[in-house]
Amino acid sequence: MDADLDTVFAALADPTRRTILTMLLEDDMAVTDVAEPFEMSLAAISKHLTVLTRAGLISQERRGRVKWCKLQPDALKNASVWMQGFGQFEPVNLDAFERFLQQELSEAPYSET
Amino acid sequence: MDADLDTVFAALADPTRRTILTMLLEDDMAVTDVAEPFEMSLAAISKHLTVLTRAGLISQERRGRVKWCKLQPDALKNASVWMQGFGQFEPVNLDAFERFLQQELSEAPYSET
DNA sequence: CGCATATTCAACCGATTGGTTGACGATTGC
DNA sequence: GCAATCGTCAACCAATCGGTTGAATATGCG
Repeated sequence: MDADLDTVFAALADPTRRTILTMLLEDDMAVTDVAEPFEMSLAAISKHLTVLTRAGLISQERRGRVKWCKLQPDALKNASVWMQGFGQFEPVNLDAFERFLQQELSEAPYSET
Repeated sequence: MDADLDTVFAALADPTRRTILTMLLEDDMAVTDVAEPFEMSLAAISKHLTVLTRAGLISQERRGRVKWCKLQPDALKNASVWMQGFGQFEPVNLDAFERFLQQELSEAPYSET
């Protein structure tokens, strides 16, 4: 039915891809630069970027031999709206965000998984 | 860690599971009743329900021989909050979001424990 | 007790996922 | 022109996913 939600949620279900999205919040990046901090091949990152592109979460524009990746946060809207259908929390809740930050940050950054 | 986000987003990436969640918005349901409208085996639905349970999106309580499924929408909070961070990265709370970014990025492999 | 109901388990299947490597096409710069 | 850089493609691999079927385990009921 809603293949859109399928692909968006599936794209978000991978930590590497979520990290890439947060990296792109800072600025647009070339594929090679996106790949740099990760301990995996460029080809693997390239695949992740196609997944994100197909989900509409980023766009890729080639300029010369460099392909620039740009965040497209609007793609999250449908998914966000879908989740808000469950109505147990306010649509835009910065307080919840702050609490989430506290919780995230209070966890040991380097604890073994 | 956000293995939480992994499992929640992965659970949401399936249309059958999303439909089940919306069904449970109406009311708690027994496993058999959840399965009834779907054109797949009860065992398949049972598996979907375990996925949802492991993601914390529902809880299952056995009463007699019937296992009741109950929506747990709070599990969506972290995921929703994570997504909303992308929707509004211009507002005042950029500081908090920056700290969130640091946390996320510090989980990239190059920080190897 | 004996049978129906409710649900899960176990084994299996094909498709997809996330990763690798090596070759390849395009583009840039000396 | 040629070599280096950027990125993808193709083939492969192991693991996971979403589904099936059939047997197994509780539990409730007459």
